[in-house]
Amino acid sequence: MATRPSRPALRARYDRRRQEILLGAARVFAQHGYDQTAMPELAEALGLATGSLYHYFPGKEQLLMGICDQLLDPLLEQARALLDREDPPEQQLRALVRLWVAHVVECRDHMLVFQQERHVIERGATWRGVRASRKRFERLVEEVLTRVDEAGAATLADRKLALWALLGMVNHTAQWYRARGPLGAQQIADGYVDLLLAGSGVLSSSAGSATR
Amino acid sequence: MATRPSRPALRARYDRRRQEILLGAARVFAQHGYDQTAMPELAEALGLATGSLYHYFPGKEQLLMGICDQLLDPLLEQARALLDREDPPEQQLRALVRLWVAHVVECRDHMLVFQQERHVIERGATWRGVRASRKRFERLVEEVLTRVDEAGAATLADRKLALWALLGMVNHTAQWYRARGPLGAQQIADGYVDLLLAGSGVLSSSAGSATR
DNA sequence: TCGAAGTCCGAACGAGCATTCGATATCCTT
DNA sequence: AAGGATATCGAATGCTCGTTCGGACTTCGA
Repeated sequence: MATRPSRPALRARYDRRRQEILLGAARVFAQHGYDQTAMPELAEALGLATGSLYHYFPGKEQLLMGICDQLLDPLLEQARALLDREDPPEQQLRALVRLWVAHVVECRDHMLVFQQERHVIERGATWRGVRASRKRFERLVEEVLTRVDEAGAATLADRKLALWALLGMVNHTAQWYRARGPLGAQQIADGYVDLLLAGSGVLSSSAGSATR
Repeated sequence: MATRPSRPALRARYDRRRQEILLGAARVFAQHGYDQTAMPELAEALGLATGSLYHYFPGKEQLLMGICDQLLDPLLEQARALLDREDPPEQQLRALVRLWVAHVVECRDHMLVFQQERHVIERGATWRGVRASRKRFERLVEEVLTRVDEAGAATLADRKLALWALLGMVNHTAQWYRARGPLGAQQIADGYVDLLLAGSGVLSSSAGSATR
């Protein structure tokens, strides 16, 4: 009945199993779609009985929510840590996009599910938390762009447009990235940043973008 | 039972009604999600009885397929016409992105549905046609980028990455564009093109991008 | 104006699904 | 080693939803 063990010694195992289930669920949902995946089907893919799923999650929707959290929480945390440091804005931007792309590539399935279920996430009070996280992250990106702009190193033609362009590029990466492909996460990230910065008439191919 | 009238005089009305239904369905699917929308619910939103839907479409899936066609066919056609002309590559790129963004903005609902149902579209023989159209359009974009590159006007750091970046930016536009927003479709398109071209060290703000 | 073709209706059907639950097996603690 | 907590099971339940169908109404063509 989805109860976290009261005995502390067992919590670790329970939590770990929960995370594993989310990982597997993300994979299956990304492939077959959230609604098209039946709970028994998911359970089988995870090597569990149907009922066991409900030991870890009260329902299907919480599974989806867990996937969103697993995607957004670490991203937000890393981004915050980065913004707190007082590095030059341009360097911050590059670092942010690098970790972001790396995360998207790492959590490709989560990302695909997150995008596919936009219509669920964008409605209803239950999803306020997820929406807030997404919003917070986007604001962090915007903040970095603002810093870059104000540092005068680069002037973005339109800051909002630059933000949305960046969001589009990075998020879309989940759709085409292949682990065995010729491009690594860092190369991709640097490519995006170069577009954005060079696009505003600064460095044509920043020293910082030299990769591997 | 979804039979096209044999009497020619009635075909026009039938076809028109079909298109209208697709339009409405796209709106509802974009908002509530394809799977989450029940056929009676959809029918009601369209001011029809449940059974009437099946007069125009043999099933729910064909509704989705119709939406994809309504999105891709005109886009593909316009793009082809553009590529056939012998304009300078750079101008072609700008024109292509302009009509593309305009279409995305025009068919925002279709686009959202198309993106959300990726997992359906990418599987199964039934969807081969839609996949082929998508692929064909992407190849047209790639072709234009190649021309730009080879004309020597601009050298894209990595042509594939540029292509995917562009696809990401433009497709993502459907997520944030608002008709009452400050940015028009053409401004957005030009912004994207400027990023791409300026990003490769050519024109910082092309004359062609002057909008309105 | 008559008959046929087309359009629309909405209750009823049956398959598929999320979730429940009582039982069983396994694990910690003492 | 015993007992309670935890973990897993999978068949049964009740509901939702896509689709069907027989009939009523409307429009077209001659």
